[in-house]
Amino acid sequence: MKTEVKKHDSDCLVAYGVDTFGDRWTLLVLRDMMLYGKRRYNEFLASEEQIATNILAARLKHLECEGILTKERDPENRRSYVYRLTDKGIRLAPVILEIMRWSSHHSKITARRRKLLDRIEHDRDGVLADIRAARPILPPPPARAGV
Amino acid sequence: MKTEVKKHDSDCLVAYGVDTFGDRWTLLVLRDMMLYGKRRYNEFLASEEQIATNILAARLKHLECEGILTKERDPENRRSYVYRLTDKGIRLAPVILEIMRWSSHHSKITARRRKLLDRIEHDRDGVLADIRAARPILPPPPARAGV
DNA sequence: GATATAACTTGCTTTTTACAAGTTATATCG
DNA sequence: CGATATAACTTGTAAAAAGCAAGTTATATC
Repeated sequence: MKTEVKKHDSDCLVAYGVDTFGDRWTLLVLRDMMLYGKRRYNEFLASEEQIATNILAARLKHLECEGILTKERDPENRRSYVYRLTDKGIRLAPVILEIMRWSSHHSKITARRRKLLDRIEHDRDGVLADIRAARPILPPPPARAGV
Repeated sequence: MKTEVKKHDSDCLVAYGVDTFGDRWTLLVLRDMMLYGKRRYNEFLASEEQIATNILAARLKHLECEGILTKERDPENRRSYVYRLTDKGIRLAPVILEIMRWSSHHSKITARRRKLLDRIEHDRDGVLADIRAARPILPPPPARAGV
């Protein structure tokens, strides 16, 4: 990657958002943080969609450059880093919730997701508060074998 | 492109949405339809982001395969086709609106967009009704020179 | 001191995107 | 009616990005 921060030359709001976070892997990293409370590189790697290590590193760096997350050393394990959503990142939660709401009308839903969807409909503010407080709103799915 | 419809093998709702419409050009086509009421191939081509002809054709076919839009001959000009959002496509409007709301906090806004944003805050249902009725909610930006 | 873990980076192959030119069907003009 | 124009693509090729496997660095544990 040459530039970590896009130029945002269009003056369209949708284009700005799409240039900042609108690709598959970026959105899946944001999902991991908001839904599952993931915070570490190897947690993101363990997601079932199988992101490549170099792509993950590039996306994390991009999101950091855009001010959507921060990266700091884990004080308890200095080999590790902790990624956290900034306010700018937390404010993306409604986008993720609306993607989930849309998909819920058009794809199969497991029981554990049904419960979350009901909560999004009836306690949206509570869900948003959980995301803001970095509380997972879904138990993480089982990690892939061999990771 | 080999397959027009993705396999959607993950059971995650975010992944389903992202696989269906989560890339730059697809989201910009949806924006063109929802905000500006664009309906024709050459209208999409004229957008300031400069999509390539083959990519536009591929994205339109993909969206049609996913049931997000329909394609039919224009009865008044049989050289042309009219693309229209299906219900499944119209239901994506909240995702686009939330992207705009997010961007509005983090990028420069022109006066014409300020008005729309205010309307999204205070008359969201009216905005959604306009999109459903295929009424543009913003005057289209000036077309690029030479197109 | 040797092995393990966490977070990457590098090199290379494959896939996707971008750009330019060409094609087909319908419409308009003289 | 033939010539030119328009709308919507398709095709070929070069450039960029993604995907994969292996290697590197810093810290931790045995």
